[in-house]
Amino acid sequence: MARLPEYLRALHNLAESGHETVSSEGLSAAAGVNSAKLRKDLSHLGSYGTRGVGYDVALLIEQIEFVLGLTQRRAVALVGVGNLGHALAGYDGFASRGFRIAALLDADPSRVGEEINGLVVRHVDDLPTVAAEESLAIGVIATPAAAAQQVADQLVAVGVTSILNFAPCVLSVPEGVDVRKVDLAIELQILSFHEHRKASLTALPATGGSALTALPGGFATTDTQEAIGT
Amino acid sequence: MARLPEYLRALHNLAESGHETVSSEGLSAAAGVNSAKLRKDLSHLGSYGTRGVGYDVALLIEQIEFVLGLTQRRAVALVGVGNLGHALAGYDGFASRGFRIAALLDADPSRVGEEINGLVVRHVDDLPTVAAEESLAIGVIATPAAAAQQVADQLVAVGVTSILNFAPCVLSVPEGVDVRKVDLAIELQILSFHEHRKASLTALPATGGSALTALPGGFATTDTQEAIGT
DNA sequence: AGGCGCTTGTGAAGACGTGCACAAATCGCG
DNA sequence: CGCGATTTGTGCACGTCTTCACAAGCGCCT
Ligand SMILES: NC(=O)c1ccc[n+]([C@@H]2O[C@H](COP(=O)([O-])OP(=O)(O)OC[C@H]3O[C@@H](n4cnc5c(N)ncnc54)[C@H](O)[C@@H]3O)[C@@H](O)[C@H]2O)c1
Ligand SMILES: NC(=O)c1ccc[n+]([C@@H]2O[C@H](COP(=O)([O-])OP(=O)(O)OC[C@H]3O[C@@H](n4cnc5c(N)ncnc54)[C@H](O)[C@@H]3O)[C@@H](O)[C@H]2O)c1
Repeated sequence: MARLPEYLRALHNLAESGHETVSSEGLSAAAGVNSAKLRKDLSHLGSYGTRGVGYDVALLIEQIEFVLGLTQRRAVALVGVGNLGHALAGYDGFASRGFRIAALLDADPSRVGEEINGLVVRHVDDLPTVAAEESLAIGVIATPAAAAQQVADQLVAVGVTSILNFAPCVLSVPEGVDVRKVDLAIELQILSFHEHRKASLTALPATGGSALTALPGGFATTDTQEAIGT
Repeated sequence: MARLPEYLRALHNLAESGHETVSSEGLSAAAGVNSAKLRKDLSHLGSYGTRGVGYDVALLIEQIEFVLGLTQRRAVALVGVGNLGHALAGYDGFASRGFRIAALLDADPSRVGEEINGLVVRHVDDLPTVAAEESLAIGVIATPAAAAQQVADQLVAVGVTSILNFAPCVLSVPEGVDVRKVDLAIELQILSFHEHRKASLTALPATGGSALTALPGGFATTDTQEAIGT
């Protein structure tokens, strides 16, 4: 499930604050999900809690990390060291969550040789050499959309089977290669949609509402996080 | 639906390349989804295509932009001008997709006053003043996780009802406020999970496989993009 | 004008995810 | 040792999303 990483983060927080066991209720609150859902997820992965007590935090962390394949630290290749690439290269949140940036690559000759966070930017054509040095598990694409497909092909060619794509475009890859996309503009547009919906709901009941303004309204967006708290 | 922005991007690409009409088949390929799903989505929003021909690209763009509430350019406040915040502030992809970064805010006095992309960084405590100057629609949080909740509260206090959160933590907000989260580490962990699954699938059939290695495998991750093309 | 090919819109079936509610299990305490 | 409090694991029902398949509609060509 896609919620496992969320649980993992919550568990790490709990472990740091000294908890040894957690109830499904407590953990679900920390992760922002329904407690029944969490129990089903956890049971689904075969993990055992003890009834009347809860889950052993350390054991559960170990279990989830195993299922996520985080027992080995995976090597990440970052292609496109521009605006966004710089921020990613300097981010310490990857190292602390089981990943290691193994290489920075760019096509711009003026960027090659630059050192960021102790890593030297290499030319993207050196990718085969880099891949030979160590086994790359994941490729991150932070190039303009126009170059993304070509970079993806290069990554696949050297044996990368998982790609995280920041460029706003659809990549076509052979079967067996997984692609996940992060598009900030899409996130903003979804929020914009909610704004628009909220505005219509408060405005319409007063006015009659034109035919055009009468949008269905009953739309479902894959909610990342719904309203919680008071 | 959360797919509308994806359609919109594909439509803009098609419009630039001179197409006047698109079939559901063509558009679905460009957006990377099933054609039946696309037709249902489009019909769901009341938009009319003409049978035997397809959809009018310009009209459809207009329709979707209306539903998403992009007819008005929305003002975005970016809080936390650090590593990631810099990249976001310098990104031109927001402006071209209907958004306008209206303010850059940070708590660090040494950052206040800095100019990025023609915008001056202001102190986060000036938020009420900024909100008074122009109506903020969306707040983006790019601060460390420890500060995120406090910033969210400040944003809500000045009337922001949509928040995009980059900090790896769960925000608690009053009802009526929408929160979307982007967590890169989670994306990487999901890819890691797929790597692990793929590795198990190719290794297991040969060896007997220990009890621990026998993970269910039939997991479902909310697929951003599945394998397409040959 | 009529037929033919193409494309949309949608009904229905199936898969899937979600949440309730409760039985089974475990611990602590008298 | 037994009982109650507590918490897990799960059967079940419900709503949603997905996909197939096909009828209805439109334009074009003859
Ligand atoms: N900056 C942001 O905040 C932001 C936000 C969302 C999405 N994005 C997307 O991320 C991508 C990168 O954005 P950016 O702002 O960093 O752009 P950028 O122009 O600053 O950086 C792009 C980098 O990619 C390199 N590059 C170009 N072609 C290449 C190739 N074939 N192989 C290797 N490297 C190549 C360039 O030399 C450059 O260094 C874009 O697709 C953008 O739409 C950026
Ligand atoms: N850099 C990345 O690539 C990246 C990737 C994924 C997630 N993130 C997350 O994004 C967030 C920011 O990352 P970063 O690398 O830019 O960190 P950073 O430390 O470089 O920047 C954080 C900024 O927030 C400011 N800040 C701190 N407290 C504040 C407050 N109360 N109000 C306003 N501003 C405040 C700081 O002054 C600083 O400028 C973090 O939560 C991080 O986990 C970053």
